Amino acid sequence: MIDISAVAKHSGLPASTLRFYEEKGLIRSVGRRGLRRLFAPNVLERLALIALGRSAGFSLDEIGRMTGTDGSPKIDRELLSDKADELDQSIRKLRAMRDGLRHAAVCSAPSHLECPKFRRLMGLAVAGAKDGNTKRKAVRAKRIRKEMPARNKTRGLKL
Amino acid sequence: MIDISAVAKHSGLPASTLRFYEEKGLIRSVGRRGLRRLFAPNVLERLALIALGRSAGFSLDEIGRMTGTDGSPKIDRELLSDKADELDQSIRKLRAMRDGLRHAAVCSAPSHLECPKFRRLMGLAVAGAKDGNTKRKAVRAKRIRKEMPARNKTRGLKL
DNA sequence: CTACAACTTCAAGTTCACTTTAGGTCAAGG
DNA sequence: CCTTGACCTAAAGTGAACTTGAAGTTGTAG
Repeated sequence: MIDISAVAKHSGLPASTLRFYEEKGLIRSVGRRGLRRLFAPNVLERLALIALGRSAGFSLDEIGRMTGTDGSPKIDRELLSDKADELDQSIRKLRAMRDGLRHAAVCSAPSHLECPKFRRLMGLAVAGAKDGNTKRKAVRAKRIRKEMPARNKTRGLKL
Repeated sequence: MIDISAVAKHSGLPASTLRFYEEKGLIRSVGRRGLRRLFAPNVLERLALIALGRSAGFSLDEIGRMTGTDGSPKIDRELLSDKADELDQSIRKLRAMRDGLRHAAVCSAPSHLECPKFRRLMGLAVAGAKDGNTKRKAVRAKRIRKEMPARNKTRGLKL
């Protein structure tokens, strides 16, 4: 039984976020000492699971749906492999983007849009968004505390 | 010189988004016929570039900073490789997540949190968020029009 | 026992990336 | 010439994920 500040300390998350997560049903406090929440130590694992899901692009709601309040992924197996497939797509696009950036960092074409290599990389990345609208993906750089939020949503380009 | 509806049609983006992008300085219309915007056909390439950036997790502001209004990545090379490195991190995490999901889809441990394989995968994904707060990443599933937005931000778990 | 730092709740505020709405303009077809 | 539908602008609204603020409570160090 640890209190919110200990959870905050160990997880790196501000207490406000922990309260927010509890309100959303993502974590649970197992009791109170006075007004103060008490958490079971395993909340840290649950938070790690949440962080993992978030970092893979799941929304808090999706994570909530996928994992019981208890903490165990009680997930629909089909949903799981669908998500895995989506991640595969995402990984492909990320790789194309990464290669594109690495190339852009060394290639000195007047406009990268005219560089055939860049264009090919771009095409690669866009492929997969083909036909339907699809996935989205994001990376945020480190901020020294006081970071600002960021958002994303991608409509697939029909191109 | 194509009008906004043609751009919308070819890009798959709603006109409102195109106006919004123009307002943000991400694209430019090259003139007007009456009130109506006219775009150069190459705006489609620019939109593809924007889509690519978004799908790799850059915010519109970052994309704006990275690419001139003209359309050519006029980017600081150091920033570029930093971003590429971040993408590498992201890819690693995505892969771990994907493997975790694939495993979870077949493994029938009572709780995945108790499955050593899952825990190892989880550890992998969390590693890299180590030490500092770090990146963020996201994937969105296809929606049949009327899709709802989704957002992400990940504070690294200190674990 | 009292002060007070640390917790609590609830409401409102913030950012991002758009979308929606209200009210107006105008080029083209009949 | 007149209607009309596609376009325009400006402002407000939306959803996700938090954060901040105000005002109240309380475990604990002194």
